[in-house]
Amino acid sequence: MKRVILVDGNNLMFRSYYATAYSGSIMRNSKGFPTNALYGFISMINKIINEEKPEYIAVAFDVGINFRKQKYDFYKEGRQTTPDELKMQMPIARKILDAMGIKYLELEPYEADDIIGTLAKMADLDPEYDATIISSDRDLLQLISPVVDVKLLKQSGYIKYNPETFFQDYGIEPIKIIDLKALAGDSSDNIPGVKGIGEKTALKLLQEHHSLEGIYDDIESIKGKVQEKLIQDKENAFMSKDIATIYREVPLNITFEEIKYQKENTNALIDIYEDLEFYSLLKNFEKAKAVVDDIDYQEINNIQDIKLIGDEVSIYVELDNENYHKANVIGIALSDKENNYYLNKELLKEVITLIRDKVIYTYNAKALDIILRRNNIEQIKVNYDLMIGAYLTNAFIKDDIAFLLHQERIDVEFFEEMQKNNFSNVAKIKKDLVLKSRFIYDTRDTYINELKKEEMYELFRNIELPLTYVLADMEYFGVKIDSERILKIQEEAQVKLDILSHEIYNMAGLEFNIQSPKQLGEVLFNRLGIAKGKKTQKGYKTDAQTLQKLRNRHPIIEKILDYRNYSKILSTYTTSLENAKFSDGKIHTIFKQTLTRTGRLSSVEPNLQNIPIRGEEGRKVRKAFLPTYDYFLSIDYSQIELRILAHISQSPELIEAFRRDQDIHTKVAADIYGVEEKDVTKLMRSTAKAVIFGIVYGISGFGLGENLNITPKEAQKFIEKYYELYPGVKRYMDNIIKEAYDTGVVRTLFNRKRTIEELNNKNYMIRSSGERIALNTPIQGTSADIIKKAMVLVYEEFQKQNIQSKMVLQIHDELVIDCLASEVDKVREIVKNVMENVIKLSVPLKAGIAMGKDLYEAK
DNA sequence: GATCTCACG
DNA sequence: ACGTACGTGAGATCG
Repeated sequence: MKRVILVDGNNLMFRSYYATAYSGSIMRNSKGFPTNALYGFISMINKIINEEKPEYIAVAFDVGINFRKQKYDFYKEGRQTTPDELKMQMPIARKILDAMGIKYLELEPYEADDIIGTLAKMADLDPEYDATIISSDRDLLQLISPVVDVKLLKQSGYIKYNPETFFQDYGIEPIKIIDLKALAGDSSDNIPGVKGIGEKTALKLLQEHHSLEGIYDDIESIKGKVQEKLIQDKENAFMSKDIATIYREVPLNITFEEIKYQKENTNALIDIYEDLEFYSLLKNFEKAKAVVDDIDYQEINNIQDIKLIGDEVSIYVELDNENYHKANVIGIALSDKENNYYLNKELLKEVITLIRDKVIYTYNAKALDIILRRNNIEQIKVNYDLMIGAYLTNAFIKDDIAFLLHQERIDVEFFEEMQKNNFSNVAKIKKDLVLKSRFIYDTRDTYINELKKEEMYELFRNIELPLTYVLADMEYFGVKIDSERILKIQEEAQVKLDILSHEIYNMAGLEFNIQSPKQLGEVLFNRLGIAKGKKTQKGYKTDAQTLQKLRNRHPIIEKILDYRNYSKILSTYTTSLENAKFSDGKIHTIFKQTLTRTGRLSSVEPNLQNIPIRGEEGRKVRKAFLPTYDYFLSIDYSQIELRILAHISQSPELIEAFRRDQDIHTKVAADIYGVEEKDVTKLMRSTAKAVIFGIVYGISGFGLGENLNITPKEAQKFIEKYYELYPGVKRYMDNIIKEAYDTGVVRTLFNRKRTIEELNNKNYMIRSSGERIALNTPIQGTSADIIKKAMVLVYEEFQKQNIQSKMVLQIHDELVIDCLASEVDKVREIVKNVMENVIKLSVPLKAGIAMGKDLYEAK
């Protein structure tokens, strides 16, 4: 005897959903997708599999409009419409069943009940099969037969009904459930039945008269009120019977063989569970985890042995250091449509020659470009960089392609591990490299399609990919460092520090480590009894902002601030810079193109985007940065973020101010304080500036107050005044936040996308932070897009006009050019022109130029 | 390795 | 009542 399990999928999903939804907040994954029904659903299915060990199993779902509804408008009327949060989970349930190897069935215009009824009937007719139905819906009890039983789910556990147990409980035959409904109705399905007759009366009537027809045939024998009610609602009764009858002839055209329980697709299931973040369920898979850790490839010693198929080829070059300016090649992997090759590092030049005219895919084209330059190999242009594609689509990467492969359960070593093992696991490394080049090749279309779907293909193709080569050129050219100057600054700082530390020790009455916030806090606030400020996790806050406020409490504060200033210069901007110098006397930073969440670049080893400028002492460090040619030209955007805010908010007041080329801070100050622009004081202007900055960041009254050293209340007034004066800005803020909540993402003008998970967080703080991110990212990100595009255009224009001067630095809204004296005029014109005309906004873009013999002067 | 501090836009 | 401005990198301390 073969047994078939028939599951009411809809019923299971609804039950699971409402089991937890009543509590108000339902379970979601970090993307905010509701998961509560699915969790319960999966648990139930797993339980069924464990208990029933089915050979045949099918799960039935409702789909579309059902015929009962078509026939009887009132059917299931008044029932709460299915919540969106449950609807969203329905398709996933089907995917899960697919992955589990369980057949699901659905067919419009039938309901899950009808499908189950049809299959149960097949079991009734086929002597080889028995069936068990699983649901909490009592309607299905009508399907009970000698070979069909029902597991009726209860709040906990279930009751198993076969013809005998059913009769014991109800005193009628299972099929009479229909007649029962015809009489008693069913409020949940809005089946009317006979008004005034409940289940008790109905059962009694059926026990005597066997069926609805029997009752009406014998209506005369029924007494009193009941008879009256029956006669009154006769039509409803028969109609109800019709509705309650499960249709058992659904044209499924299916055999039991087709619902045979299959082997689960563990990887697919793991993917789904990971997406849903069902970590407890994932635990069960740890051992079963099927991983890809093998691949066919050919190890090449002679380049002639490579026969490439087709025009496309992917190349992956492994380096022994993340800093490709000093790294050595470990090995090379190559894949085409069909074949994979591993080549040792000696073959780099030959393989590049071999693929030069192909359509080349890689991961981290910038690193490859630098490696080729360093090895005197003619450069190539890649057509596709997975690193950039993954970054734009918000994939989790850390420069290490291994993160992407692991997501697809391909077991390669992370770079960190490889490095820790000193790249000694040669066999594994070779195979991993090949897996990586294969991966680059195989996922290319997926990423390209995703970029197109998200309307980021232009951004990818026309900005980010060409920018990679611009950045490579900047990095490779580098910035010259004047070591003598560095040494001088270092010595001066050291002298100051020696004096300051002695003064501080004297005032404190003991020697201590001034650089230790813990010890410093102890000295200042306990030993010297200076008014205590805010606490950090471990002690008192001793940062500059806090100390600034205590300046007049004790002369030691001034000394500490001085000490900090010089100590920062010494540790970060002298010794470290000198250490970062290469043998060519230059610094070669790495501009990280795939790191920030807004689209900005970042600069590391060393960071050349935070060289001091605000403080005079620190600023002197800039004297140590020299042009390789003759001058540094610095061209920076004026107020680019505010101009972008004016453009995207379409605030008429802001647009007007920029079109008139007004000093925006002075204008806002005049507006806020209600004075003439000529009467705006320095303090008024700087206050306005702080307010404007705050607005772009989504500030609170408290934050602004803290910043301006005024009360939160006063600060709040400034903010409100600002909103009043610039209602367009306020409107933008409200709209973008709403949009972010609705869609979960924000975009820049160039369509760069950022998903904001924070908006789904239960924690108010984190959610608020998400709102500020939503507010700021389109502004900061658009600014990043604009300067990136300008960089690409400047680079192209330099090439076109055969200009030797080099872009060397980008500091978010500023480009620094290392300029030949003979090219100064041309370069000024090109860069300014490109920067100001790179995109047409509602307000003009404005770029300012400075020039000097070193970075100190060029400002 | 987390924390604090500070450099930049 | 909560805790308080966006985006970065890096050095020093301390457990």
